[in-house]
Amino acid sequence: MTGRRASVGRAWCDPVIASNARQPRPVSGAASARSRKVTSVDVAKRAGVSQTTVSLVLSGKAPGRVSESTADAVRTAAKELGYRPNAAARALRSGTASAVGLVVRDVTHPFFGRTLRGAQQAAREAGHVVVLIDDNYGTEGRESSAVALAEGTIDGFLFFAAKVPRPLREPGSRPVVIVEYEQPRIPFVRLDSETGADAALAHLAQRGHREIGYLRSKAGGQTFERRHGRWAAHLDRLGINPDDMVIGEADFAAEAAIAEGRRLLQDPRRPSAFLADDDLLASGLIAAARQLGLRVPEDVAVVGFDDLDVARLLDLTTVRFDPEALGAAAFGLLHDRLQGKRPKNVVLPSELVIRGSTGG
Amino acid sequence: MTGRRASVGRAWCDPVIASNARQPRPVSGAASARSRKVTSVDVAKRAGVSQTTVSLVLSGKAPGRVSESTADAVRTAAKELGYRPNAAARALRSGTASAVGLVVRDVTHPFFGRTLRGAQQAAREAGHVVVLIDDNYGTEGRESSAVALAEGTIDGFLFFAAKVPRPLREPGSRPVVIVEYEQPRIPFVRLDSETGADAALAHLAQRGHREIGYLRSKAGGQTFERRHGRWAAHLDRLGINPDDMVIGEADFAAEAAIAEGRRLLQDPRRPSAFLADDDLLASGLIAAARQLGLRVPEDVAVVGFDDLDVARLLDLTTVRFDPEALGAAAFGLLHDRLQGKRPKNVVLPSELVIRGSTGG
DNA sequence: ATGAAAGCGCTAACAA
DNA sequence: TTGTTAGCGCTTTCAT
Repeated sequence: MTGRRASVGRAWCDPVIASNARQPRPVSGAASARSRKVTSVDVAKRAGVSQTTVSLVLSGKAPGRVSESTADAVRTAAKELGYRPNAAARALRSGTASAVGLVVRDVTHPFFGRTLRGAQQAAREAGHVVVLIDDNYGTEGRESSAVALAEGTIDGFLFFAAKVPRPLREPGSRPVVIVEYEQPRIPFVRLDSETGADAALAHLAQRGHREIGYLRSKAGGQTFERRHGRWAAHLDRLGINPDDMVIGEADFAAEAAIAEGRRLLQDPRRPSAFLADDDLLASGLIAAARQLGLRVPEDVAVVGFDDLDVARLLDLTTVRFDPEALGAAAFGLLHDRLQGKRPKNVVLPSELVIRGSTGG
Repeated sequence: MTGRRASVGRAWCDPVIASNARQPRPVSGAASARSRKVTSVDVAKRAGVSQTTVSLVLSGKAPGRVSESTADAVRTAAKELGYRPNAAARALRSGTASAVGLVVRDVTHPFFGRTLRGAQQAAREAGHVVVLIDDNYGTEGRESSAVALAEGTIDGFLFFAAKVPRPLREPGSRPVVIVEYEQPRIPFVRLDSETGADAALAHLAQRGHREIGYLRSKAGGQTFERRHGRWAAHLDRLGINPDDMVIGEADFAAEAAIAEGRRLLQDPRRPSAFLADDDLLASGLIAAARQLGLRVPEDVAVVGFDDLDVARLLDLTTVRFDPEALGAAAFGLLHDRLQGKRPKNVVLPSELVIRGSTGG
């Protein structure tokens, strides 16, 4: 750092500044004790233009309306002053906040994190930010933060497998896109769980498994209904009554999944294979099998969904999806709606990844 | 306060103009039975009170200033009209948005999700929301969304093991609290990794392990330096040069951890035990051991950190922390700062959880 | 190509 | 206890 002192007491209307090429460094750091808030008015004065011009330039609406030299002067002044536009004021005046809310049931689930990242990346490219709301499986009550934020700071919502609360469903409220869920009249993005489940089932059949047990997610949701539905249909086709199969249910915590897995595997009617609503659940099954001294896949084969990291760790056969793409697509739809375009629903494909838990 | 005068000659003293100036009402559509935006003015009219009263009541500042009956009337009117306060306007006027930003390096890591949940819960109790910013290991560049949001919509920041960008470090900018990191002059919350590492090392020693390898996190960070530091000190104490040990490095992806784990385990100098910077890495080591036909813990013992779900799944001995408490504490500090109190740094304890990967 | 003026919806001094 | 008034910092017609 140089010991040079910044000029603080400079008259703000000093005409020399506007036209001069060489301009003093920004008044940053220790030199200026008082750090007043820098507004667009300050920038305007510094650049010798009006507030309007500053606004035009800084929000990218300058081309064709403001001369290049003026625009440059504004940008320079803004940088020198360390100007940061006030988002609240902008939102209030323009009615748009360039922020979307992502409502999830459980921030803790790995699949969600990757979806968020996808959405976040897409949002950033469009100049938006993503506000995260974990509704903790609906625990937050009807008047959740999502609704509270609806006015003013959030332009729209992405609901990830979460129910859309009443207020947000009313006409005139903020646009909503649903991820992994379908509701009439609301645009959605989802995974093609059906085809994925079919592939998994076919794979199991080909490996000689006839009876197949199921470990369901306690959380519920359309996605899981679809997966489970294909499983039931598959068994039906083979003349097996799904209700006679060994089935269980657990939430996404390892402890719960393992406990339920043990119960399932100790059932005397235990089938030679299991399908689980997702990899976390399937992993619980595998961990349980190990605890019980059962060999995978010889004694029991397991297939999950999502291809989470844990699937690689446990050598688990699984139906892979692309969560980043899911998130990006979801933001894309919302962005379309925000721009007045009619969004087109999206269904993303799956891919069966065969690993050791079904014999490789 | 500064007496800065924007417009002169405004007819603020002429009551007539105020009431019948031309009305620039945007003539929208035909029938106005539309669902117009409901403002506090509407509520005021409906309740037969002034806007001030509405504001007072609805922001909980009524007690002692507004009569109960009036307050009730306001609440009723608000509910009937479906009024939702505009957050942007509130933020602009009051200078506070009741929102804090949580900046993380990687939304995808399970530990983070739980921390976020803890922060979120604490924030909600204080009437705040948490905005999530994934800076993707700094990929977002200097001018990240965090900084962009700093003005107006965010009251302060929680940085989770992420560097605090320059603009935010300057005096006068929004308050910041750091999680799992220390920087001069910035309040922080962190885990007592030292004690945890010592306990893990002692446990290993007691089980007869002398030489101990290490699998480090590629991400780096003070937390990991601390863990690694205790390991080095431990070996030093035994007269072993840490640099002679088998050590590796991987990022948090399972694939990378497994690959590096295989490399480590195939090293002819392979020690009887390994410590890993976190459970994800430790899990990679265990998965690698299985792939190579090595028995855990007979051929190789492993200890991780965090007690993630995967630790239960793989029966991994680990140093447990409480991420929810971490998040809650972090929000607590920030909240203190926001209220002008001087926050007290927090260090949270650890607990060694002994499982099968070290012989149970 | 640029500027003046008018608010967005709310809160907070200050009056009454 | 309640109302009046003046903006917060920005964008946006509408003039020029």
